[in-house]
Amino acid sequence: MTTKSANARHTRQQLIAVGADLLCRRGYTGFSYQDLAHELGISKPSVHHHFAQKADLGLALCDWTEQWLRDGFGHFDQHGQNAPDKLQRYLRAAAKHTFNEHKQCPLSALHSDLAQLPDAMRARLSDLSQLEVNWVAAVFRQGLADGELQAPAGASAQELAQLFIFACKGALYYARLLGREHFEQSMTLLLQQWLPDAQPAQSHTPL
Amino acid sequence: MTTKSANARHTRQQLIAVGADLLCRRGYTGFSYQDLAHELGISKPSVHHHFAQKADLGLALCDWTEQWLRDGFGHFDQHGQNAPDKLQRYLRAAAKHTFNEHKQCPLSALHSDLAQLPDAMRARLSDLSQLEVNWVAAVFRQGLADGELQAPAGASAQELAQLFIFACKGALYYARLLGREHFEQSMTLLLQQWLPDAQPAQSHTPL
DNA sequence: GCAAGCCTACCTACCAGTAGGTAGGCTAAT
DNA sequence: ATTAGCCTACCTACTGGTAGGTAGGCTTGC
Repeated sequence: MTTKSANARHTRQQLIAVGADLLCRRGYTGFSYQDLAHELGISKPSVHHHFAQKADLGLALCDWTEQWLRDGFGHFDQHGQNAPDKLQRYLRAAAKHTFNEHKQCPLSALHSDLAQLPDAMRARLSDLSQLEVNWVAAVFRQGLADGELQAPAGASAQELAQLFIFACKGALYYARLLGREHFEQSMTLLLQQWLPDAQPAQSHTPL
Repeated sequence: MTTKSANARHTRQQLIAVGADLLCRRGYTGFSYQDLAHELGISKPSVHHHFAQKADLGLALCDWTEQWLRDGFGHFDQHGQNAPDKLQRYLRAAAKHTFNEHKQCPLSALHSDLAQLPDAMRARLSDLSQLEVNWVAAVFRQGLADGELQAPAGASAQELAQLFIFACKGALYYARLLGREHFEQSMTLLLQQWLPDAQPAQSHTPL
């Protein structure tokens, strides 16, 4: 029943799954082939059999991350009622990942280890970051078109998206130490300014 | 002239200086006693003579970071004309550090390696993060009092400061790969909303 | 039907290099 | 004489990676 090749596919997938988990918990340089081997109950050279070099596994983890992103975005697109709701779902997922599961998102984990990443992975990470920006930008574009979101004069959906993501990732970094409420406070404040019923500045009326 | 103890103080200071540089370039786990020894032209055990364990050096680097922060803040306080100018100087310094010198700020570097940090360093990093938040919060408090900055209704200086810092740090992470302009765009957009002459939302008049 | 040959997945044993860290000795300033 | 600062030599544990071999399934030719 369990043929050798089926087992192999299984092992390879398990390596990616465990690798992704370790990546999110300890970063790219924070886990070793030893760790993977131990986790799967196989030998270190057997890990090399599936991924000759760690960079090969790293690239596979980038592929995994791309799928992880696409799945997440698909889910938010499908269940989110409107743009603000999609962003809220994105933030809730990020918070759950960070504070309940005590993991970083794979993108942040890779950004953390940027200096030790092989060139191929850096290029891939750049693309993945852009992929994330693009999805958030599309949500903002939709929100602006629907009137569910409101931009400061002259700000593009792309710019809003980047600020949103950067603030989110930075807040997650710091909130791991400072506490979850710091993340929630900051992101609420940021989004609040872009909601139509927001009061953008106290006792100030624009021209 | 160069007495042994003077030389020693010098070596210790050099270790901290080089350690701080390596910390900002490669992170806490990204440099070794070997690297420090090589850089100073001494042996690895001699480094241990000054800092018995790496965690001891790590704590010393936290002290160095605190001084680095206080010096920076002092400089911005002294030369900044008003609150927005102080924030701009903070951002310019951060950009220079990241894009010209290709370093992370020591706080971000430590946050990146959070999972591998000894407990004592984590506690220290938490305090340092709070120190930075407090300074930025003070600048916002001043700006709000002077009318140079304008907060969304209900937002405290503390909250604005945290969002400002988190966005800045997150933007720096991403802009290392995506390009400096992404950092500048995002932070300009964020600050612009809090300047008195800002047009907070296109064709929208608050009640 | 069956065996030869190949393939995949795994193994043990090992490599050079590096991590953080230690023991003990020499030298020179106090 | 003591001690601070440095040294050589060494330790254990672990890094990514390799050499060489084995077990067993798959395919092919006879």
